Amino acid sequence: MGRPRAFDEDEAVRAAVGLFGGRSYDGVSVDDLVSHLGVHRNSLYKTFGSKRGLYLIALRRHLADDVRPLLDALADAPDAGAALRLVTSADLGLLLLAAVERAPVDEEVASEVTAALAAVDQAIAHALGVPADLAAALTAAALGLLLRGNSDGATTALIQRLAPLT
Amino acid sequence: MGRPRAFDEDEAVRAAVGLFGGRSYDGVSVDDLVSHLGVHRNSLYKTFGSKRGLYLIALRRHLADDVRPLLDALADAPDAGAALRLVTSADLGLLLLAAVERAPVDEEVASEVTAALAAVDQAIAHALGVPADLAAALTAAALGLLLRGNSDGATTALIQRLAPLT
DNA sequence: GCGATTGAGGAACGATCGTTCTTGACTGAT
DNA sequence: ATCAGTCAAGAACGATCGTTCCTCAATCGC
Repeated sequence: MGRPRAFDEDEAVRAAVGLFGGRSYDGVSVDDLVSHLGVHRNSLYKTFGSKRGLYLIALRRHLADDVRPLLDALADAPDAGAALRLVTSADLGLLLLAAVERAPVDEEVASEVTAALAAVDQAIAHALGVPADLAAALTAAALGLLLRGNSDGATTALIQRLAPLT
Repeated sequence: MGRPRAFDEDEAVRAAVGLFGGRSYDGVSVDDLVSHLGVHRNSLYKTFGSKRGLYLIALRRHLADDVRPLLDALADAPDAGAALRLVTSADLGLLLLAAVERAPVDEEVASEVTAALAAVDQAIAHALGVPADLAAALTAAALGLLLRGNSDGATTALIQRLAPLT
């Protein structure tokens, strides 16, 4: 019963992922969210509780939609180069921003980010049969390449200089 | 002539580097700056022009105080491992935050960040005698390790897996 | 039809944002 | 001693922040 919603909750959350992935948390206002999500102020608070609540939901959605498929793809990575290419070609904007900007001041964000990066580490370690330390370093290197704009030349150069891992 | 200043401008800028290096630009309020810098509101605007002006000054100071010495040290790096250790042990908090959070929305910040990272690339390329692409990849990898907290094990593991570069 | 319930729409809240104004204290030169 | 000039101190500005309230529209079971 009641009036039906005029917005799609999934679409709204995905739009929030896009917004929060492009600017800092404090750089996205509730007005921005209202005008880009197609959700009215009242419905936004009724549905997501608060701006921070929506951010956490968007972050988890980003992990489910963008990181989880990456984990599955990494399971079949034949070597470190393939793993690096998979990570650097993924859309991890919100995760990167959350790790650098939000995790230090929001421990719930920090635990989500830590868990997600650990999952990437583990996927790489398992697929390549390398120690956890090296897997973590490969994840870190991929994140660094992502943050620098992921120039293909740099990624290729690094891969060629990595000693064979399997 | 005139009343002498009750604050040290250098100290104030360095305190601003610390603040902006720990939280996002929008996460640091002018009130925060006033209370942590020992500079009064009026003097802050008289001396630095605006919050953004102070941010840019702090960023440039960060580059002069923390990145420039790194460039000098990199000139003597004997191999890729040494270069990675130099970058990952530098204090690059503000540069990292500026690159991820501020550069996308402030082109003056973007050009400072791009120039600084290019300088690191060049220092590595020159010291190790490697192509620019690979130097950029090493810089990126170091930034990734920094953003993940720079666990020593991961850095060591990555260094051991890099093929000899010189 | 008729209440009950839920969302849309928009005004409005107090708090905080970056910035500016006003006033008075302190200084060097006349 | 006085004047011009600079800074400290803090109130105050309009704008925007995240959030809530109030009213109306739309859909349900009856």
